[in-house]
Amino acid sequence: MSRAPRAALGRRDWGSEEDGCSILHVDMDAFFASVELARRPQLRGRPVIVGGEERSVVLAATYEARAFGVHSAMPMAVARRMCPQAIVIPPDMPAYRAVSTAVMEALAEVTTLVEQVSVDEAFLDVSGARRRLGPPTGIAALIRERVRREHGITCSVGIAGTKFVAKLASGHAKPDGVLLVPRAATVDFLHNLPVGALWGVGERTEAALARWGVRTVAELAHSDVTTIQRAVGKVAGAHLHDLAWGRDPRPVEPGRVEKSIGAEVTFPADVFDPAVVEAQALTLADRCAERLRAESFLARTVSIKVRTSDFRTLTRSRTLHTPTDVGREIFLVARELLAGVDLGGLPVRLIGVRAEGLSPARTTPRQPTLDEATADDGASRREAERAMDLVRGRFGRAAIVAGTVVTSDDSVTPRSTTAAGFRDLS
DNA sequence: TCTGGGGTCCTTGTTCGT
DNA sequence: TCTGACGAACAAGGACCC
Repeated sequence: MSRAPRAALGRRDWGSEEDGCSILHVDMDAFFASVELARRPQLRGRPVIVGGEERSVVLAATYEARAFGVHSAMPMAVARRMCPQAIVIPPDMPAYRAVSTAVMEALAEVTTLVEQVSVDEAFLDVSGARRRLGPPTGIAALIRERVRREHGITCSVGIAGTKFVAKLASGHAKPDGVLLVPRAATVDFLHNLPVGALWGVGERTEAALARWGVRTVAELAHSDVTTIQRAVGKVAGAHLHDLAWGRDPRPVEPGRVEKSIGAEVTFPADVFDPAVVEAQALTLADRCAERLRAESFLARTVSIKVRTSDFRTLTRSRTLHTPTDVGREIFLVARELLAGVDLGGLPVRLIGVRAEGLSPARTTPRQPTLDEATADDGASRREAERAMDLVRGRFGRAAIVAGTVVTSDDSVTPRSTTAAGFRDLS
């Protein structure tokens, strides 16, 4: 699902010398859409878009839909106009996560050096697997064959000496291909590309570089590093200059640790009523806390994100005296932060809650909350929420919802502002 | 045209303790 | 007691990724 622009020149054969090329980047092709096609083979060959209703964007599109100009991150309204005959399928994240987990397990059988970058892509360092499985191109073929056989989807593989070149290579190999970029060809390969192809160069950075006359990787490489730093900042400038010469010492890092856990939602229609926004914040805080507990983390900082109807995004955060995994504590901080935001009289489009500064619950000292310290029967808030986790684990998320989001007809729409806790619907 | 939801990282400015 | 320098931590926002 990479959005990096590709130059046609990158597609050509760059040679077959595999020495020093032990980094593989495995990237599923149109992942969400491919999973849907594997489940519904009758849709093969037709334009299919995975995305939500109004006010959402395209999450994935088959190559048939892409032929009409549809691409990921495009507003659904625009995508529907460009390709009215497209079959639109709502996303099924649990199904995609399940396939992703299975694919990652298969990759782990190739080497323990697997770094999952997102739900549909991973880096592998296969230097230790060559004796057992053969050269990197052979390993790539094994992986692609297994993914196709076991999941009915295709993936593309980039092979290079560094992570970022391997990633660019997989993008050029799409769909359903392999591209090897030998070490000796790396600079030639890179210098054919526009700067936007580089990892970390988005729309803004591309525009900033263009103001200094830098439009291609070759121009970037041959520019003075201080010029690039002036355009995009000290750290990013030096980093991009290195990348332009193929210098990227970052190793494949298995087992990356999460740094924050969050949830956000865009309202179907902009909301004026602060009570409705607060009620949604309660649901989101609850979701964050549930995940914190599931992954045995405590969070030290709570941040909120508010997007107003003019698409302005405001964030506020606060660091707690003691880390928490309790939904109500997160909500109370989020509510205070919300109260301090000046919306300029505009309605709210999106509200998000995020838990940051994560640390392992087992090793993080934690003071008891007020209700824990004063509870006569030992029934703390945390224990209550843990009990709710168990019920949800057994009967599904809808079994228990925040009390403030339950209406008389049991639909889950925001209702009042209180943080009064939760109502058991089971 | 009309822009999701999940994240990470960097920059800049402020606050606070030494 | 006051003041300035400095670094760390925090807060806010921006840019980027998939």
